[in-house]
Amino acid sequence: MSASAQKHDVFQAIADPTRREVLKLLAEKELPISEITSHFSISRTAIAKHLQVLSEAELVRGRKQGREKIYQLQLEPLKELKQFYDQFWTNRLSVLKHIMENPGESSLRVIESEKSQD
Amino acid sequence: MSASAQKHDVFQAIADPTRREVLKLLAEKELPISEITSHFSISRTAIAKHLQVLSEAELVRGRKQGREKIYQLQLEPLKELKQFYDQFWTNRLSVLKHIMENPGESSLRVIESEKSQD
DNA sequence: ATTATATAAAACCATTTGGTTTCATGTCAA
DNA sequence: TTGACATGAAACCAAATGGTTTTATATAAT
Repeated sequence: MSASAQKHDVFQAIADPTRREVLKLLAEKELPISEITSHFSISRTAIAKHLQVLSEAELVRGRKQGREKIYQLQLEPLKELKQFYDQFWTNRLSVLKHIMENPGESSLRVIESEKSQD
Repeated sequence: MSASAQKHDVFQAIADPTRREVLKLLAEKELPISEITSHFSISRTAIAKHLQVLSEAELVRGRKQGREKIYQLQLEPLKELKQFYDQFWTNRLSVLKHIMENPGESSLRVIESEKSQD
């Protein structure tokens, strides 16, 4: 169910630092474009475009209320990110190798918290 | 420690699907450029450039051996990805809200496996 | 009815990106 | 020492990206 090849996927969407910031903002609470803009030093139009990209990736959803458009964070697509991460940082050979080659690093903690997955 | 603002960070590096594929390949085992190239339909030069980007993001490391350059996956930077993910998908208000608004979804499992973090 | 607000849409622009092709260089094998 | 192989480097190109400014439209507020 779902998926489909939209023009912008999650990976591209979060590639831009401004976009990541916007997401952080929206994690606190939903906001209208103008208010989001006030947190940055670029034009409202630029922010609106970023929101479009995020929207295509379904990381945000915008509903129009009165004259303003309020954007809301959508967490769902972030799971794809986790999947990607897990593909590497789970009980894989690459991880074991990594540990062997990087003694005394904080890797183990990460693995501990990950291995209760599937 | 580490960090520093390199030209390419992890987020940008993994934004490209080809680059993600390359990482997957290298997760199996280290490979020379030519061999990596053989898995794609684009030129060797193009792949070499992708490897440069990945290298700048420190997601791979290349050592020269004889006439070939062998690339190896580096898992470390992927942690930044996890951090980003956790920022949203951890016991945050946004997550609770998400669950309320999306009943009967697989969200809970994700949270279960995440909450043993810090 | 008029004005101010909030966004939408379009045109434009410089830079970056993801490719290519071509030429140069180092290394292995015969 | 002469090819063949693996990569490096440079020049070039079209399309995408991240911005801008300008113009239009809908909704509030006075």
